[in-house]
Amino acid sequence: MGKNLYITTAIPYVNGTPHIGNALDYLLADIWSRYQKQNGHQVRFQVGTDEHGNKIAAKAAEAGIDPKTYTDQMYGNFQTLMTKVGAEYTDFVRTTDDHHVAAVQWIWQKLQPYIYKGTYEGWYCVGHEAFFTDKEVDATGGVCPDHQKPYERVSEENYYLKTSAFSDKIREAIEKGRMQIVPEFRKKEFLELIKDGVKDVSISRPRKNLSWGVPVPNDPDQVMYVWLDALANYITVIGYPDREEWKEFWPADVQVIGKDILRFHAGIWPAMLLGLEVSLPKKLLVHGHVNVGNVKMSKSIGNVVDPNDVIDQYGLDAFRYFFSRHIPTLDDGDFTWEKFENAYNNELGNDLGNLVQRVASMVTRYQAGVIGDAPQAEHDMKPYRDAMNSLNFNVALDEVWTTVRSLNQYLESVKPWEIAKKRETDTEAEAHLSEVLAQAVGALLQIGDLLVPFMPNAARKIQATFETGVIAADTAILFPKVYLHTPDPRAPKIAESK
RNA sequence: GGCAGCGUAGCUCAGUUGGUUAGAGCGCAAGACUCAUAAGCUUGAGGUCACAGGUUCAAUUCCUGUCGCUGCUACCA
Repeated sequence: MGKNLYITTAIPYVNGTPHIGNALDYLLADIWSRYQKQNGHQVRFQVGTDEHGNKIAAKAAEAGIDPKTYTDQMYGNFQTLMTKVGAEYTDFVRTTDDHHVAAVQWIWQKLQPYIYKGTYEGWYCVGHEAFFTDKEVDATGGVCPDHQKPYERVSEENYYLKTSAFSDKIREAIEKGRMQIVPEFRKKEFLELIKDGVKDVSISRPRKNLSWGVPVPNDPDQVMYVWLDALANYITVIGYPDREEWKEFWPADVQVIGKDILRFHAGIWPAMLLGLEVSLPKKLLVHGHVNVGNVKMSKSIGNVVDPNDVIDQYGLDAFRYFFSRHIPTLDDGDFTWEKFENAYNNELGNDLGNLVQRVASMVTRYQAGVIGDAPQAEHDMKPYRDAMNSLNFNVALDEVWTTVRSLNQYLESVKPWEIAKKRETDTEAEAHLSEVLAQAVGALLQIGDLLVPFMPNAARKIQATFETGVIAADTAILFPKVYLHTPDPRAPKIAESK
């Protein structure tokens, strides 16, 4: 009954340290993956690293080692982050994997009808051994700041992929929703961008300028350029072209990417697939960027937030919670430590954690931990499901919090603690109390279910506490308060002198 | 410059096909309560829905213009 589903994430360039954007990729994909698994589907979940290119080669040379040895040392940083954000990925691809390299070469040959040799012309810096864009050249007044030499106009031969041949098909696929781009405004932006057609892209470099990459078949002088190599990973990792199993999971249901790489995934990637006569992915989920205090994160400003720090200080669930609820899934979001801590203490600690605690406490106190019977609590979960299915994870969590709030309100309205007092005089109070508390437990179990995709640990904890019918002895509280970035209201007030 | 979008309570934002007193969360103030993580609940203050016109019996909601802001993209060869 369950379907085979496939979700992918962008593979980061391994040169550098993982950042919050990578974490967001993994998190969003993982939420979707867990949600689908919860609903009985089989999910393949791809992650990986992009390991070719000049920058890698240069770094390796600097360190006096060969590029592969260098990437062997580097890719683990990303794997660590994936694991740390709780991503239950099933497939890890490195673009230096033998199978990937062979598959990409196979792809190259299959794309032959759409590959032609052309001339690339651009601004070249001899010192960098690399080309620079017009924009960069302008910004520096035509002189390379690192080498104090003017850029030269140089042309070189390389291969091009005739992506333009697929312009109409791509446009149509996007317009008709065969390849959906979410959110809608990204789709419009992209359609506007290609209204005059998709431009052919250069897909190789002369070996003398790019040593570290996949060799072009039958042309020892040329090496493949990044995008063809990197984009192909989405299918090579599940076995394309030689292992038939890839057909059981492709086309991908969702491909998670950041807004900065939409053009490659909505332009070049579909062209490659069309050229290979392989189906297009069903959906591209384009997320935004995370700002800090409404300022772009950048190393030069020094406001970079390391996801590892957040997880270390507040735990995995808190990280996942904040970045899925308070960073809009489909748009830019804003992070500050203060916002984070407020959300943690108020929403996770007070609203949810305390709610679990108060219900567990009452059952323990009034009924020796035994949970009674009650009709299955069934809130209307359609808004939640609609939000999940449309990839608005933040909206889905809003819905969960509405039910958290209403359970708190329910408790205030029936006042179990007052019913408990009446038990000595009122013979029906015992049964009434039992039913009320059972109802509350039922609601909590449902909340636990809804949280499974978002906060695996908390969800498990809630289930473990209540599902056996007897409150578990384990009394560790959920989301204890943390005051690292905001004042602790519990602290004794310091006399305010003037 | 082009395209898209936004400007609603102190802050972050919802407002479905135009229709009685414009909503939520946070923050703030007050209150009642005590099962609970100094938690939870209730109530309240606070908005000429950017501005100016227009269409309409009726506009936050449609149209035009102005101002301000954001995103994508280009050009200045």
